[in-house]
Amino acid sequence: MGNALTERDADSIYSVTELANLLGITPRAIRFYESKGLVSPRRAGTTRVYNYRDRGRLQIILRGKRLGFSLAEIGEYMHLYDANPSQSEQLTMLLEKVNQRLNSLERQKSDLAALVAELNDIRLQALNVLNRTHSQTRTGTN
Amino acid sequence: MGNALTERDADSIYSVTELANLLGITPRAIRFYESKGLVSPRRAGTTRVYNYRDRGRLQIILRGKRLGFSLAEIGEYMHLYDANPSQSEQLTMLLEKVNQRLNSLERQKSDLAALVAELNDIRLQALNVLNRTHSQTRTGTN
DNA sequence: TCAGAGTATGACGTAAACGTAAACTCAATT
DNA sequence: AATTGAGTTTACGTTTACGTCATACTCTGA
Repeated sequence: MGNALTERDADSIYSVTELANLLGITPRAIRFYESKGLVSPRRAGTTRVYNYRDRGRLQIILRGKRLGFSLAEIGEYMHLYDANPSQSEQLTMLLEKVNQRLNSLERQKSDLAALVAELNDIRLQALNVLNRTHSQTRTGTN
Repeated sequence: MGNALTERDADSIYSVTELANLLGITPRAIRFYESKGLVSPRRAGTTRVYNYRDRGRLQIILRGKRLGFSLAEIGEYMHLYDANPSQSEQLTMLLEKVNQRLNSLERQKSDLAALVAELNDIRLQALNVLNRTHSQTRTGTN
């Protein structure tokens, strides 16, 4: 019988706008990615028709973006993702980039921690000011 | 007697290029930040002279950048950082933005985990290909 | 048959964050 | 005095990642 849900998913096709809405981006963005060679959907005549694989590619692209990779870098990765993994050279380079991202992420974590601490300080000061304003009416040091 | 090291630090002054080199950025960037109102060093005539506070501000700016904040957003924060925290409204907005960044950072962590996993897969495949090539000479399946 | 919705392909516009070049000032050095 | 080095301002150039028309084709329902 097969899995109806999986089948439906694998068979599902999308127009640009459908897929764009699904992914929370604009059709223009998708076409732009295509112009960069990151996706190449089939065409019904001239109309772009996306399948679940295209959708997956797009999701990978968006994930890459969230990670701070440029479209060019994502392109390199997609190339690797597609082709047979016969050249370990480019793979090594890519793994290196990922390691760099990991490092910058580590840094971000501590950066963010410091920023959050400062913001809490500022918030406390702000709250103190507010308290003092009220205490003039309510009387009380604490 | 005071602390000589601290004193030296608090008394230290820098030119644009000195500070730029110290921070690993270009003088142009620093001037650009100034044009955005993020720093305003003293002037010896027309020449910019930075002190340790300016240095601190710059470091905060750079940290904000690493966190993915735009210069405009950093500007808002610096404004808060400077002035007395009398308006809790803007403070609330800022805290909200920080929370957003925290969320996106959480997402980045999982995104990155997924990417690393995928890359490891690809790497394994590549290594398998290499192994098979060798095994034709060395004989062996594992 | 005709309006309206959807899509396609350029081409130009935009915001952010600087880079780069031009032209000038000023102090120190040769 | 002339050069060198560092710094200044002004202004235009650049890259990335789309947004925004303008124009034209096609398909579908009333």
